Amino acid sequence: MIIQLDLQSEVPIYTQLVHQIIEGIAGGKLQPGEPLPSVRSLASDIGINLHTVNKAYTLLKHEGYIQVHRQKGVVVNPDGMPPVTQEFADRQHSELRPVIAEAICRGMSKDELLDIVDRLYTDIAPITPIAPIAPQGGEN
Amino acid sequence: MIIQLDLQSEVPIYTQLVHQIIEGIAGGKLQPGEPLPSVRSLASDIGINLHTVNKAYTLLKHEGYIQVHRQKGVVVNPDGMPPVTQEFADRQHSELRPVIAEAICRGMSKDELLDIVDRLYTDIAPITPIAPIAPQGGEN
Amino acid sequence: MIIQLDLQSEVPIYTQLVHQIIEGIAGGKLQPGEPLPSVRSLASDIGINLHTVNKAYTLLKHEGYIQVHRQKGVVVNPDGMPPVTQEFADRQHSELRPVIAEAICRGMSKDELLDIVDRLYTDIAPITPIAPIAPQGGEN
Amino acid sequence: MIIQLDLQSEVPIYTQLVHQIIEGIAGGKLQPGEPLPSVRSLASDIGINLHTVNKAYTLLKHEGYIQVHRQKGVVVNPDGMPPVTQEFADRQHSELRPVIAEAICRGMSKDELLDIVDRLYTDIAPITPIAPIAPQGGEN
DNA sequence: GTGGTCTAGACCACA
DNA sequence: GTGGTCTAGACCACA
Repeated sequence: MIIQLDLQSEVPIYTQLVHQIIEGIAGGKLQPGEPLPSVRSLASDIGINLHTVNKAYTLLKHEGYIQVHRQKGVVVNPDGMPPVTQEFADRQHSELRPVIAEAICRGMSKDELLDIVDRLYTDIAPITPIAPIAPQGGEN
Repeated sequence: MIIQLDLQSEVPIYTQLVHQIIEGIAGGKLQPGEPLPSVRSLASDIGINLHTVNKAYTLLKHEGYIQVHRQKGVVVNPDGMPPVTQEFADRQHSELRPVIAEAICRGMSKDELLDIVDRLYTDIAPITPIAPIAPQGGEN
Repeated sequence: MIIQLDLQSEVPIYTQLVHQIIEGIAGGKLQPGEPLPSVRSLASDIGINLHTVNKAYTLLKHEGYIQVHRQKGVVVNPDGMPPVTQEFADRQHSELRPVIAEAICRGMSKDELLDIVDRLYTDIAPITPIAPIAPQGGEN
Repeated sequence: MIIQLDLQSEVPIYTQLVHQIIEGIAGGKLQPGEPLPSVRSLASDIGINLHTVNKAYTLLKHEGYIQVHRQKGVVVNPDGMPPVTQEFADRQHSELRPVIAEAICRGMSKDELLDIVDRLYTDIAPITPIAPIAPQGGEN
């Protein structure tokens, strides 16, 4: 998968990396169980520091998107993705509200906005999404 | 209008302030031409630093949401809101993409997501939005 | 509060720091809302790198023990401590099992072991412990 | 005895192996004098590296849990288990302290904690434990 | 002054 | 070779 970073962006590099990888998973370019490049190789490939990649991987690990095996390296979580928790829903709303409010101010109708979200959704995930793991100790 | 800040949030206070005011405008609680509290009074009201309010107002002015007059003070832009520019659309997409990608990974269907956006839109703007000013130069 | 580190230990410094601070809270030496030293001052005080302190603080923040305010610095979570979640209970058991198994092998009776735990509990928290926050969005 | 490893755990595999074997002894599933599989066969049985098993066995030998003979192979120490030395007690305390401190912070009462330890003890060793060998030199 | 981010470089445990 | 830990040092956003 190709990682596209904007080093001039206000968005921290490790955050961009996190976004790119999540988008890769959402789009099916990265399948559960699929290996990701090692911290060092990815860092040298995209020309950033090892610690920056590490920070991104650590975050993705904590959120349940990837697994880090001490020696085998990093893989997309083979047990599936984290589910929609209440915490996630809350965060999602607080991220969406400012974007929606701005759209409203600038005169974007609800239909226009929904259309944009619709198209972005399809653009990111042209195929059927991966089933998430059950919320708590499910049979998967 | 009541300003709600979360001082523990990772979102900078001035950004939260910007969001709150934009949401106030989007919801019709702040009408074009309506005066906003002075930098000083708002800062003391919500117990934050002058510079923080100043930074928020400066940003809102640059984006066209408010006008700052030497004597008359601060008002919601009476000429209407900034339009949907290409720049805004680009920024909006780059803000929406990570949110949507995460939703997809966690198994949220397009309909579920659209429903959330729909409900947030109505929650923020229960009334008809304000007409934006025409784009300065072309139909865009 | 006095921080005691063993730089020769196999336990990483940041882990020792985490343990020390949690023990300080458990013992009432660090009260909810009480400020902790800044990343930099603590690092220079105990003669370790700023990043090592940062890692400890970040961990404590994620687990809910402390809050990190961007400018005001670090405080023990004024809303109280994280509750006993299922995840915590599981981790606790997996940490206790090897310790208990070893004690059994070496001939320590259940009463002896319980006595040790009892005494350590009292040694760490001679006073009544702090009430934790309610599991999910409670009234606190 | 069945060995259960979690290859995703942060606990090193050799440590998990050590824990499993000690727990097997504590639970009476592995009796003093009883043979353990050879390094090679265990490694291939559970699909891990020879060196990893070797490291675990070496550690167990040094602590006195097992004996490794050139020809007879590996056996649970027929002379009994290592005793409760001062060194062991110290290590045990330093392992228990962080677990107990965390429990206290999260509002677990002493009785609740003792109950957990009690139940884990019985769960690990439903039968009477093996008598350890006498401490080598003094009543300790 | 405070934490956040990023880099460069080193050593170690693990497998 | 892999990730984990630690250091030293720098620049920046925030308040």
